[in-house]
Amino acid sequence: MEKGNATLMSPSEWEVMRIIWTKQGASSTEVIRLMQLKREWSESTIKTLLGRLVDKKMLQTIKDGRRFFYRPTVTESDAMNKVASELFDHLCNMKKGGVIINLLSDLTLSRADIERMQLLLSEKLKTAPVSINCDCLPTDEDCTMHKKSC
Amino acid sequence: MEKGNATLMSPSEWEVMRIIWTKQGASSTEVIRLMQLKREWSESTIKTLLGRLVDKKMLQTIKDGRRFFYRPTVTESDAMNKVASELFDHLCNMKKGGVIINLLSDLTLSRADIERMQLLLSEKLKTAPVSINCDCLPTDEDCTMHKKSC
DNA sequence: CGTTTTTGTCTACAATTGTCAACGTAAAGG
DNA sequence: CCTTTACGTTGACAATTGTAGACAAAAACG
Repeated sequence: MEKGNATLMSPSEWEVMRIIWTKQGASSTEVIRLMQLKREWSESTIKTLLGRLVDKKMLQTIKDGRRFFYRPTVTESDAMNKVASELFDHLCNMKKGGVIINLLSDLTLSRADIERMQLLLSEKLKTAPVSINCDCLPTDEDCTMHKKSC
Repeated sequence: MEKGNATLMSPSEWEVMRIIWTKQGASSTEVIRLMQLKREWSESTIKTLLGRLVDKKMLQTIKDGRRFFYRPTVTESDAMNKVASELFDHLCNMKKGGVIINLLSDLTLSRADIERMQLLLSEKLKTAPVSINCDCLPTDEDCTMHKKSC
C-alpha cells in the first residue's frame, strides 16, 4: 500500500487540498480543525489523507519544530485545469460543447470571466468548423448512425 | 463486492458505455470487438465491466435468444452533464470560470455551439456580479487572504 | 521531572476498481 | 446426436480509497 507510484488525488484528498490551497499551506491541526467544520471525519482520517497527499507528492512538508507545515506543490488552478481536461478527454468530442453549455448555464460567473469568454469565443468562431466528428468508436465503421444520433 | 448500492461509473466502465451509447445498444460480442480495437483488454475484462454496468443499472439487458442486447438506461448527454457538474461542484467557486476558459481554449467547437454559448453569455452578462466569492473554507474566517489570492 | 497533550507513523479493514481465468450451459455445425 | 463455440456467471487477486484506532516521540504544563 502506498508503494510509490504517485496517482491522482481521490475526492477526499481533494477536499483536504482545497483547504490547504486556500490557506496557502497549513499545519495538520489547522487542516483538521477546518475540515471538521465541513465533514464528520475523524482526526485520524484527515491525518491519513495528509499522509497520502504527501506520498503522492501533492504536498510538501516543512518541518516546524516537531510539527509539519504542509504546502501544496501544485497550484489549485493547475490542478483544476488538469482534472477538468482529463475528464473532457474521455467525453465524446461531438458533445463537449453541449456539456460546457450545460455547465455555463448553472454557473454564476463574474463579468470579467464572461468577457474573457466572449473574446475567446469570437476568436474561435472565425475558424470554427460547421460540425465536429464523433470519436467514440475506434473506426469509422458503424459511425453513420452515430453521427446522426449525436 | 457488488453488494447492491449502485455507485457511479468507473473510468473503464465509462469507456464501455461510450461504445454502447454510440451504437445505441449492442451485444457483448460487438462491445468486445470494438473495445479491443482501442484497448488491450481481455474478453473477460470487458465481460466483467458489462456485468458491473448492469449491476449499477447503467445498462439494461434485453434477451435475444441466448445472448443479451445491452442498452443504456441513461443518455450519454445526461451522464456527461452529470459527471461534469459533479466535478465542478468540488472546485473553488471563484475559479470555475477560469477552468471553463481553459477548457474552451483547448477545444474545437462547432459554429453552432459557439453561437449558443455567445447567446447564453450575453444573457448572463446582464446580471453578472463583479466578483464571485470563494467557498473553499467552511467559515469566512481566514478567508481574507484567500479572496486576495484567488 | 513526571504527566498530559500533540502530532506524525503504522496497522487495519471493508469497499471499489482493474484485470482475468475458469466454468457451465445453450447454440450452432456437422 | 455429438463436438465445438459462444456467452453469461463466479471467483480471484492486487491496488486504491474511505475511514479510523493504536502507538511513539516530542512538547508543553505543572
